[in-house]
Amino acid sequence: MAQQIKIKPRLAKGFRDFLPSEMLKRQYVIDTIEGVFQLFGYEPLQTPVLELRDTLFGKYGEDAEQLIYSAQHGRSKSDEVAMRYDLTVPLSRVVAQYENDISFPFRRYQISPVWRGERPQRGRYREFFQCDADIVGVSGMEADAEIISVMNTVYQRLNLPQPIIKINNRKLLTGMGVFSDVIDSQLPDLYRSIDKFDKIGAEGVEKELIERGIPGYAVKRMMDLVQIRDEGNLNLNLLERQIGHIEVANEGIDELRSMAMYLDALGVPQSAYEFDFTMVRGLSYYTGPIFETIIQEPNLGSITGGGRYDNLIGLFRRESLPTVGTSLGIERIIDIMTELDLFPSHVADTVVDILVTVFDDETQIASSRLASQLRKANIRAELYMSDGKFKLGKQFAYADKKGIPLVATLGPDEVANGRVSIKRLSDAKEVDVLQADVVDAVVGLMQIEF
RNA sequence: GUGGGUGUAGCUCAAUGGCAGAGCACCUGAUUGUGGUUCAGGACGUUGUGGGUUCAAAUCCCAUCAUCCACCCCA
Repeated sequence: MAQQIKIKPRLAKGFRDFLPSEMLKRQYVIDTIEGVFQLFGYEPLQTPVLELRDTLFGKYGEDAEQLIYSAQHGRSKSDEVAMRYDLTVPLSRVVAQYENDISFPFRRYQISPVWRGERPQRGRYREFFQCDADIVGVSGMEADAEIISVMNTVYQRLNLPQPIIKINNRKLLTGMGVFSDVIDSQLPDLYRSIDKFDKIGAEGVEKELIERGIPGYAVKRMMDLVQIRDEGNLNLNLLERQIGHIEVANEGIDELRSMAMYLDALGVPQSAYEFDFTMVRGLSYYTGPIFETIIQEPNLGSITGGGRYDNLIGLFRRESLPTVGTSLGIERIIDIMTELDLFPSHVADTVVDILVTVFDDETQIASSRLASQLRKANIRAELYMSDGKFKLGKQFAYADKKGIPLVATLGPDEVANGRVSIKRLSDAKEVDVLQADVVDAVVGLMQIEF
């Protein structure tokens, strides 16, 4: 037979496979987040990978739009489709489409992959999971505060080191622009530069603003405002003194004050968040409070993004609905947890509790029966399979390599006496018990294991 | 999209113009009823790909692809 040409196994740029031991970590993080979402009363929603092109375009701003994957079928002449870029716009579509079937306020969560055609980097991929929780239909700050509380609870349960939730308000940014006499067309440039504050510092931002043609006095006013930093609400007071007379800014300040009050009631300590007037966020649909979370060390970029977007749903129906939500990026969370080794010990490399070995052809049936007996007791048992090669050493090495904690052996001696031998690999403790008692023995050995 | 680094065994990397190597992983045995440790042996390569310079190229040059980093932007 002619030599087949082999296809080199590889993936498209920015896409990844997850092998079993990695999937178990991912599932741990996802399960934790999902548990918190449900704890706060959010309910699951699933939407398709593909959306109509028109659903996605015109929502994210020009820069972001260029990153949307189109997904056309070769012969399809009808609907133009694209891959979802986030979970927020699909939610808005769903709300507008099924308003009669939904009770408001609508709290939904969705944990799904999204796609962005960016250049991959550390902590950045073209396919990644977002975990979104949103409240549709509430304009009060109790909703925004709850979203922050959800985020905070997730960080606590995952034991993330010193997460800082940064909070700002689009209304404040607008007010600052007005106050500093920056014309509307220059506002995006202004925000973009301010957002880099952490990276390039005050001087850097100032320099960039001047280069973008914003007048010197406006830059100076802006820089003074943005750099206001004080404990808790105090920086709001300072800001109010300066730009409180501007209506939109005043609204923004009131909102943040109200939020702080609810956060306190929800048990989110002031140390968990800070009002940072240099935090911006690129997506254009935000209208009120905006949030972001960073981990200082290691810093892989923000692990959460979110905010209030009261006008987005209005693009899909006559009247909009006030909405606020957050999006947790598990890829970065997992990268951080991996780097700092934050996974609890029960997040193992395998789902298998015990490997049932097979001694030879004669005892194969007995081993199968034992595996079945264990499974009935809800013990995750793998029956060793090797196409007729029964070397026990091999089977133990296999269990060891996979990280399976227990190994059951039943050779001719055990079968003859109705017994089975269970060995715990971590400390080589081995017990010999009647087959009737095997479940108790396994449970006993597993409990000491942790 | 712009700028830079790196591509050598399954993995991590040596070899600076002169025989392509090591560690780990893998396979066999010491140990035909028990893994991790040890010992002995074994298998593993078109040096990313294509071209050029040279008596001679993993090494120098050009192109191309992949990958990583920074910018842009972002979870």
